[in-house]
Amino acid sequence: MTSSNDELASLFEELADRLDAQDVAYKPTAYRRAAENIREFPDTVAALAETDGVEAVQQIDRVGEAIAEKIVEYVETGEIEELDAQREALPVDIAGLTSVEGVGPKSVGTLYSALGIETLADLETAAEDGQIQTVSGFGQKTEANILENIEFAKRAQQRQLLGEALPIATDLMAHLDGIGAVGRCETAGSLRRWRETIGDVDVLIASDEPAAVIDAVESWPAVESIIEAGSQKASVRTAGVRVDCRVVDPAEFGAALQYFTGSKEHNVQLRNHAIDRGLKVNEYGVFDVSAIDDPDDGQRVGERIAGSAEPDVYNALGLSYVEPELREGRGEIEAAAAGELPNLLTLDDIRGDLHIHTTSSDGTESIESMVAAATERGYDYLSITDHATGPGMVGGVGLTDDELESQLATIHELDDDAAITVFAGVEANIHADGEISVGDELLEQLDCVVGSPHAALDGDGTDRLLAAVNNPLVDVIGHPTGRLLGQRSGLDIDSSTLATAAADTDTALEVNANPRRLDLDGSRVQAAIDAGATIAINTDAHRSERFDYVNYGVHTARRGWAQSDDVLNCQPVDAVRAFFDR
DNA sequence: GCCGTTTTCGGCCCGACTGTTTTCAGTCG
Repeated sequence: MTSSNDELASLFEELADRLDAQDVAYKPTAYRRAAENIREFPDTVAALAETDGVEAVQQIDRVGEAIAEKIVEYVETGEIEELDAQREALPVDIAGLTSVEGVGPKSVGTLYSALGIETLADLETAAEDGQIQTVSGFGQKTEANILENIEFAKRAQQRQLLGEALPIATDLMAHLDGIGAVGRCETAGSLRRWRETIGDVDVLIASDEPAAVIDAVESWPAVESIIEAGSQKASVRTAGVRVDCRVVDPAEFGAALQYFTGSKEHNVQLRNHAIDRGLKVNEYGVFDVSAIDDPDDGQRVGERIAGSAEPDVYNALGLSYVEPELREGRGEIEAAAAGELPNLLTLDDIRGDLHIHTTSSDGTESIESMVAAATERGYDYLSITDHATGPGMVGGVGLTDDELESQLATIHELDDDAAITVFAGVEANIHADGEISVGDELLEQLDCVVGSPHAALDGDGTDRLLAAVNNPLVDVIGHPTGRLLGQRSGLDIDSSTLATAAADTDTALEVNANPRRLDLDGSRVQAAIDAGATIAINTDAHRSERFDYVNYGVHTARRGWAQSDDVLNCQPVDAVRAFFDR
């Protein structure tokens, strides 16, 4: 059993923290950057290491020889010698301790040396006993903060789902909207980039009266506690999430929005791009520092050439505007410099939904009701894809082949009367061996066959999904990895291999728009498109209001550089029908 | 440890806030 990218990435993050604790310079950053790229890599890194060795792993951005060798070492032996040595040198639960707000690797190192603190429990006891404030560099305030923040850390807060964080941000912005001092107000950070999970909510506010805005943030009814509140930023907690608010000068709003949207890697690359051109980018603007002796002498040094509008920041650097979803340091700066950024699809490009459920299986509305709602949305077509019975279908949910055949007749009748095209389909189970849970004779009669994995969702699923892709009766692979965010990681799949086969067989790979899934994710979409595969963006709606989830799917596909041409359900109905028939 | 229209060695983004300091280190984003 190969280890997941997430597991590998965590090992290198741990190593980074441990080196950081010992004041080692630069290596921690190198390990963290590599870890990030390992986590986002669309194929299984451990499998790559196992079959193709050190050199193949080095194709991952920011992974050089040393890290590649450690990956191979871990895959072969289950251990990384360097990490084991570091664990021995500093025998502490570094992930647990640094999960406390305000406690970083350096503090962990200091507290271990001074007090022998190894675990969260040790930290709590020491704080309660007043031991922390006796350590040089720590005081009463720090000790009190640790005690308070430890409670929050113990709740093992994970990253929040995008679908949960977005409503929180919307609520805050509605609250601020009624405040006179508040000008423009936008989300920033990973929320604006539509990452599937969010570390914290970032909100940016333009105002000439920052103090009034900070007050307004503090008076937001949802606030549970205030982490910090200065003259230009305030951080609060609500519903287990940290919300960071920053107030900026309206003339600098665009630069600040660019800066706080990130990602970190994107901004590093953007800054380097600027430095190469005698320019300086920071949260206050783009400055021409070519005639300045010391570009680092102050925040607003040189002649400001952009600042109030975000697109100007990019244009001033000779780049076309980079959409937030693309800002992950995956080649977008080079593409923007060359004028080769994709023309990303938008919500308006979506013409139908190819994967939804009704009361015939586990949905809550009738076929007629779902069709009416799709018509109301302005869609041109809708695929009815109720579950077929099979493993993974809890409580006997799902239609037998006989029931599907009778539903098929109903759908055809409805299609004749409906204003939009109604495709007859099914969501069939892809068994662990790749077999499909519905008979071939029936599949042949259906317009749209979605095959999805529903059980045995661990280990490598590449061969299983390849079997389904190569089945000529399967049109769409639904939620390919089967992941549930924050609950299960799902199947490991080699996205490029799968996508190449999908392109060859005219099988679409789904971006399941349910915010608990978002499966495929952005980097896998990008790998799929690079391999020439077609994407489908489906909501998997079990009631009509869930059609709204399509927005999450669209933005996830945009993170994968998708254009409308890449997406099956951005095409007119005849093209979709032709795709099903191929 | 990584990386290269400045380079295979010498750099590595930048700033706010806090708490502990008395000029700065650590943390965070």
